[in-house]
Amino acid sequence: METSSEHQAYDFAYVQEKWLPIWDKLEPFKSGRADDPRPKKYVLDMFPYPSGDLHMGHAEAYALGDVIARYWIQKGFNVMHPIGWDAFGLPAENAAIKRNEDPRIWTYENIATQKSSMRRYACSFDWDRVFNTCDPEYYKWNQWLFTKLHDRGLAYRKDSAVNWCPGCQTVLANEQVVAGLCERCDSAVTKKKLNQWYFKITDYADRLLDDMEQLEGKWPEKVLLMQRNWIGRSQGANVNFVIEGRTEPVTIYTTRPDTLYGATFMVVAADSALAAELAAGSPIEAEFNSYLEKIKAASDIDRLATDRPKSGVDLKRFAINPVNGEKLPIWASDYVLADYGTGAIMAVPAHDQRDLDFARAMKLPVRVVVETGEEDPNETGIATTGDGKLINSGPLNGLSKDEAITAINKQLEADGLGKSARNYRLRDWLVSRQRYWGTPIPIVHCDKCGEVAVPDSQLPLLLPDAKGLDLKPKGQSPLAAATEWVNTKCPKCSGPAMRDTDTMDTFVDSSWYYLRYPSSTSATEPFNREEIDTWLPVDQYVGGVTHAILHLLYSRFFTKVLYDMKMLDFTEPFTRLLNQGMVVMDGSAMSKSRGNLVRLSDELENHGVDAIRLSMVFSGPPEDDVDWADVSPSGSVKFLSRAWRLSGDVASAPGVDFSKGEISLRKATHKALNDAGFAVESFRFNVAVARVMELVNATRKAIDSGCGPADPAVREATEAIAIMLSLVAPFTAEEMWERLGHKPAIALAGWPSVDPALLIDDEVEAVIQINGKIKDRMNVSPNISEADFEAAALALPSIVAELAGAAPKKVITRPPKLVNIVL
RNA sequence: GCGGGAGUGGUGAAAUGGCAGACACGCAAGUCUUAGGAACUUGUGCUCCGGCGUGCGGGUUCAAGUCCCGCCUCCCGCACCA
Repeated sequence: METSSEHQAYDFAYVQEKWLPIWDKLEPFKSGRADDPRPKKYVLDMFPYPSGDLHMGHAEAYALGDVIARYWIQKGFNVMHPIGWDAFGLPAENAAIKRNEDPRIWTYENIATQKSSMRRYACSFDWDRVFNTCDPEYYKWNQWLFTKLHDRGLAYRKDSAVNWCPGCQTVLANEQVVAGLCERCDSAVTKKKLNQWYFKITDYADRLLDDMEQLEGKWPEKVLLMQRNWIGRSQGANVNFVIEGRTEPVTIYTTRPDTLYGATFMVVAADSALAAELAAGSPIEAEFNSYLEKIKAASDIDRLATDRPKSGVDLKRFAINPVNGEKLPIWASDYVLADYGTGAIMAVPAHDQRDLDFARAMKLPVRVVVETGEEDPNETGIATTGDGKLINSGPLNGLSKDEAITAINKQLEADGLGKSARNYRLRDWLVSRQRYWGTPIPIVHCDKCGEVAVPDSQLPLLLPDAKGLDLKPKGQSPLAAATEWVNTKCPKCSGPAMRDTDTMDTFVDSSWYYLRYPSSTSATEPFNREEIDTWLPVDQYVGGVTHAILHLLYSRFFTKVLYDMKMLDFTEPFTRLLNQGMVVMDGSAMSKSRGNLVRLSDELENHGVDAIRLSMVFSGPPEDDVDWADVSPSGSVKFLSRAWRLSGDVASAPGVDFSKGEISLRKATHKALNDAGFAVESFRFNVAVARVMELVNATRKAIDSGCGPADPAVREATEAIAIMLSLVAPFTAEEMWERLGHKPAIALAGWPSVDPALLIDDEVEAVIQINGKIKDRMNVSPNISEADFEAAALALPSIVAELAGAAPKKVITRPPKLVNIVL
């Protein structure tokens, strides 16, 4: 057999083939051995969807996650770094339809492909913990959790106008509608009235907001902000308006109860039940109906168009303003949303731009009630929303906005006409889907007993065989055609009953998967409490920002529900979060149609695993996109081979006493270890790599033209390089480690401890400034006193000459780095 | 429209308020080579060689890429949320 020393040049393909089987045997990344004394850490990468082989995006994400996991392993932690597959979902189903086969085949084939690619990519995964969400052993617990949510009233059905994707022929959650388009297929989303399953995430709105305090500084600020905006809490008041000819008053929601006296009309959402009721039997009913038809036909995209003219129908009905008895005309319009607040508003055109636009379009009166010092909205067409003094407002006159809000809320409450209220932008999570490849909803519909949850003993409720079912999207779940499966007995009364035919949104699967890894094979519970208590919450989560709302919000929700069920004792699942950027090509996302697709397998073939990983990590900060057109994988190969060559040049024996080594290289080594460690901990991986490169350069110089290859400092430096490189380039590092006379696996070698004495320089170059401009430099001791430092600076000939006898006004000294002489 | 982020060499990027451009890519010259898409060395912001330089204009400070105010441009999120 050929040994590595016979290789004169760095041969990445040979090295890759050599080490993989050895690592398989050593299993350096097995976590959770009973006798493991190391402190624990849970590092988690978002699990992949098995849509074909791994691509460049995976290569980046998993390279970054691996740096973190391997760093903490080197730092002496027992790191659990698991992986699995998010395997239910539409792509598999669409592929199955195209190929006319069971989605299971496509899915499990792709999982096998990705698995073998991941092994080759040498991530530090613990392979004993793998599971796929489409395994019955997993989705059994989806169903179990669904029934628990159902018991608690957190899973419920309701009729509602839902987001409908005409392409996928299924409903979508609010979070899956991106700018009016389906997140999956980009079809324009329309509305459809349907009876669907929801999770009551709105019950948790306040906690989802308030608990973010725990995440401050640990999650990207951007993600926290997006979640805050998505939940969109607003503080205001509900006010009751009596409607002429209607017994029940109508409640409206407003954030500006202080402007109540400025209301000049009322608007109800055109697609609300109230609007239909108010229009019924009146002369304008036909006009109203045709208006309703028109807005129903409009897709979300049309609604998104900015400065779209306001439209509406005068219902010829009147509401009475509770504070002054004024008669306000009631209009129906689509600029008021049926499912926010109460679906009805009081319009205060002077102080709300939308109301003003509507008032001007419909020639309705505008009355200023807050004097803001700005121009009259009647003239300018610009509503004044700022603070000011209340006018035309009876008892509120003279108050400021905040004072008026307090006063009017108090008054309304005392009179029984209203009270302060909160509203949220967040809607309940629509979880049912009319598609095949997902978790069947474990509910049986019985004429006698109603909705009955499938009992635990009957779980998992297996997805019926795809054979014989037409999976083509048609607006109804394909499961409905599996008559033998659908027709069942009621678990309660044993009478004839029908199964629910919808499947769950796949985001249900990913909302709790991180809890499953510590006990991934348990057949008796979704997760083991003892294991959860040891490993959770996740110390470090790594994944794309695309999940800023969807997956991360849902996971936080699930965690809180499980906390309330006393199954967990923490309320936030992910302690720290890192969002990596995307891999793009020539400035835009890679796609086949664009013709800028870079195949990961080609890149790995041409440059090797380590060079691709290194290129991903070194290209810039992890949050930024990597433009593959800008990176140089061949540059990475070159660097790795330079590092590799050092290991062949070291002429001292393993175990040599480093303390006898040449001091300046020793200092460079310890500084590199210190700085690279700090950089990794602050997610500046590119900087960490730069520090290693510097050390490689310094070591090369030491060998060629310095202390020579036999000096212990050269071995110390090269070993440090190998260990630091092991985070990014595991194959090269392992090969170096062997050539240095050590046994595998370098992944467990341990981060060398940094000697603080070696971090102090003998001499530092200080800059001398006059009025902030650099005039000279001098070498000083790092612990020079302020007085000596100033004296030395003022004694420099160039400074003496420059000053020409003038007395400095002030001298700022920052020993040992800088003196600034102010004249 | 609202909210947020970012603008630094030819390129990717560094820089606890304290030497702007670390580390690379690219490019150029050289050494060694039969050869080089190898290795090594050197150079590489601009410059009229005094300086000038971090999108533009102001400000705070002994000192600003960094902090504050106002613009411009680009990117992201939300989008009639009353």
